[in-house]
Amino acid sequence: MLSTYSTADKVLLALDCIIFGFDQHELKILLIKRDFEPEKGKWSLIGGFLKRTETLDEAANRILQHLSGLDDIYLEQLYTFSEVDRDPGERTLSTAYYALINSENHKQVANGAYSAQWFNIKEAPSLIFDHGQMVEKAILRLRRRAVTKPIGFELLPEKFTMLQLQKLYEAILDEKLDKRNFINKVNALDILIKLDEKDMTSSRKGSYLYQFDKQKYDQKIEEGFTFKL
Amino acid sequence: MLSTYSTADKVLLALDCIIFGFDQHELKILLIKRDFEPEKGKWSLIGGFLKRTETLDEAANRILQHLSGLDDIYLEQLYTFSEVDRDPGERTLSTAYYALINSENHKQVANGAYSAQWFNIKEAPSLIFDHGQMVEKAILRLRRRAVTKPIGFELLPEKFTMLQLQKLYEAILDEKLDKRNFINKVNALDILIKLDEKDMTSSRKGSYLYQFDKQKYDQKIEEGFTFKL
DNA sequence: TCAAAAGTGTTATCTTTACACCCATGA
DNA sequence: TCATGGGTGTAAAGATAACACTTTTGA
Repeated sequence: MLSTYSTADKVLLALDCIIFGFDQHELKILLIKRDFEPEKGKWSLIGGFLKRTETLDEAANRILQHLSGLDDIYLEQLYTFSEVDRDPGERTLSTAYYALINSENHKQVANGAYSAQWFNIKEAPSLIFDHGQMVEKAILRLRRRAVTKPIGFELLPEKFTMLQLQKLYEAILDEKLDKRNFINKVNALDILIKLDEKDMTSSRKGSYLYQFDKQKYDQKIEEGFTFKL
Repeated sequence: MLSTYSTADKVLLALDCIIFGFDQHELKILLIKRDFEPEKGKWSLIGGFLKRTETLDEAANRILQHLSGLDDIYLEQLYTFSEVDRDPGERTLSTAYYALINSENHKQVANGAYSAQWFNIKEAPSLIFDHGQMVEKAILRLRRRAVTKPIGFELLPEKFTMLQLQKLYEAILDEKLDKRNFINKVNALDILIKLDEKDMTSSRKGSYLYQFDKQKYDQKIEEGFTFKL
């Protein structure tokens, strides 16, 4: 029998976080200048190593918090990358996690103590190792999630206009959507509260503000409703 | 900076394979009696440990081959499980892989040198550690894949009847399908060759045999066709 | 001649897409 | 009064779902 604990190899297990951000206009990605060899000074995902005493989910959050200050972000596991020579430094596997956050609410990551920086997803520099591959896979997953879970709604300002919501989806899906069809679809979901308030900054007429109705959404989910945008 | 190779913990990384089988009637799962402590003698997924010199994909195939004799099976990575106490023996993470194969063509796994055994998916014994969770997740993934990729077609006999194909999908999706709608849908995909030959074993009238047209399928994929059953 | 499974189409409903004009307002 | 973005509905096309009778043939 080949499987016994004592004879098995132990390996380094890294984590890399693909953090997507949205700021009312475009999809961004959070990158960091790697500060150790090899590839020191090159752009990379936010990453670190798993500790023996934590789960991957915990490690992903710890690393993200440590390198960007971002706290309490919902990270989802993407895939574990394992090419033998993916990291020329040492034999390392890496489990990738991703999240989508409001990059306007988290500008500080790019200033403070952290050397993390937001890049437009289309203008991001090339990345070390297999990080480019990770990002590609994460984008595909993000798109699937976006139409399947209301991940979008939660990262707009608390009150938002339909156009803002649409722009968000357009940025994630990287395609233009039809205004009327989009609104009809969203309204059919019946999980938004239309406020009396208007946002007057964008036009003379002003546009109504909406709020995500989490209660209603959760209840619908309980009842077997499936979000499909 | 927290991330340097030398100070990072190394961990044991296991692999567990969820092997689904189909035998013209029902969906099965391949399990094995664990032959080392802890939980020796209990039913478990086919598993082993990653070696430093191989990728996860390679390890999954090696382990599967070694414990079941199954060779050249397409395994897809599912998820990496990392609860700290998931394996009471030692701190171990496990990356789960899954595959769907024709269990009739692979009866030997249950006989030969291997103690692997096929169980009806609904009658499988409870499993060690978090293997039950792995199986659940794999079933969900398998269902998504089945309607998105023609995974089914490839594991029927080379020539098969529509009813066989339908039974396969019914077993995977665990729901009854409408005969006419199913046939119409499959025919609309236009990736089967209808043979002149009939299968006379199932009825007086006999039913036409079909073949999966891989050439045609591959070409359609190139042209941007998306399989959707 | 009949039992058993195979084969076959149509209709109703729902979903998706395409598309264009009026509205309200502040400057 | 006009320029700007906001708001609104419908019709056509396509996809999905429901549904039942006739055919073949070996026993």
